[in-house]
Amino acid sequence: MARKTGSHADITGPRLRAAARKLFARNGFAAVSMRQIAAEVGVQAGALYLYTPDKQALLFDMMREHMEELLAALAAEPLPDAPARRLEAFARFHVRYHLDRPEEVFIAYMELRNLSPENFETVERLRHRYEEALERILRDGVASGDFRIPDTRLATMALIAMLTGVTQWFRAGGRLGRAEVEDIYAGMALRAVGA
Amino acid sequence: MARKTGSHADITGPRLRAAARKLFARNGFAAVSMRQIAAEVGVQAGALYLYTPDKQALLFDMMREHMEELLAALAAEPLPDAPARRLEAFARFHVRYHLDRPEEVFIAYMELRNLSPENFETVERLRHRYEEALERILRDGVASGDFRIPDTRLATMALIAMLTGVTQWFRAGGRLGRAEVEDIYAGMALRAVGA
DNA sequence: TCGTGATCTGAACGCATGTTCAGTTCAAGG
DNA sequence: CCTTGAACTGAACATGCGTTCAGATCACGA
Repeated sequence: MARKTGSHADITGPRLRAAARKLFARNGFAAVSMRQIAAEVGVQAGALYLYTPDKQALLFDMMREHMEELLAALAAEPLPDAPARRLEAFARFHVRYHLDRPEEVFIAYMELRNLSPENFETVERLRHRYEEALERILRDGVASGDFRIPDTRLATMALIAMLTGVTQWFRAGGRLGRAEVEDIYAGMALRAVGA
Repeated sequence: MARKTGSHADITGPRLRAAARKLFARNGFAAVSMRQIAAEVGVQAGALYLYTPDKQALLFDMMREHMEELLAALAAEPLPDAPARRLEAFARFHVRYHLDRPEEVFIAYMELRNLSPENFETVERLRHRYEEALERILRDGVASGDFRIPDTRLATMALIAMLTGVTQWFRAGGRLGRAEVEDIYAGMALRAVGA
């Protein structure tokens, strides 16, 4: 009772990832079973192991890919030279990117402790590279006299926390549109660093 | 083989709560078993049920108490009248209180989805009351012309996310002291709303 | 001195978990 | 038309889960 119609390998693989992402984001990694994921895909649990070595890899691959795509997208983003304009572009990028991928973002921030130590290390390094990109902007702005902040590392963490928080409350179709939200966050970020 | 020396009920109860708090914060509610908690307390799993009806109540009581104590502490905090000074006091209070209780804060923000629907409702109502306290300050500041922000609700969420983020990176004995951190966050919060 | 009851153990309950695997199905290549 | 092998099922494995409970222990009041 397998292989009903046509070949499914190139369909089931992505469907597994999509189902895992949806369920992990909604219920948490530890609270989701392989059988639940399989049911969402429309397959028995055993079949999942043709597409992932284990549950941990499912989580790790998801988080690593998310961080790598985030870094790639940032690298591809055109950033102006002037520190204030560069920070504004970063803030807008961050809000936009995170609003586009609420599930990945939620998982990336909530499931860090469910990674094995080595996998945690890898993801943490990627996250640090992203934070470094923002801190470089802040350091440049301080050096040029555009920003007034006592500590660039603290300001980096504060800004990222503030901007990422948008995913906690924003709902499409709500009172505020995405463009407005992007505007307001960018403005608050600029003022927060004294631009 | 029980009841070795003296009466333990008033000792085991608090120890259970402390162990649960520590383990939930470190590993996540869903990933911690009652047997692990019992081992941390130094007791068999069955004995825990003399002190809590079930695992869910352990989490719920912890979160409810945390939110109630947070609200009580805020109510007890002397807040100046002038909006800018009031916001500064709020920011300082928030940072200080959250740095004092890293485990409770972590749980309160990470384990919401592991609450039963009714319990979630209760905790969410308490959280909303806290957010309301901040938004009232912002509304007052906008009305008086002290703050310049397009949307007080968004600014509330942005500020809380920024301030709460301190628990993610701050480590006692690190480069920055608690007082400095409090200063800098308060300053950033004030500037973010255009004070 | 004895009985009581608070406190805890240790075993059990049914069920769910991640993972493995022998066997089944069937589209496609020769 | 037959063989092959990718794709999947369904059952099983050992282990762990939250929770219950009869019974053991022992400090303390009578």
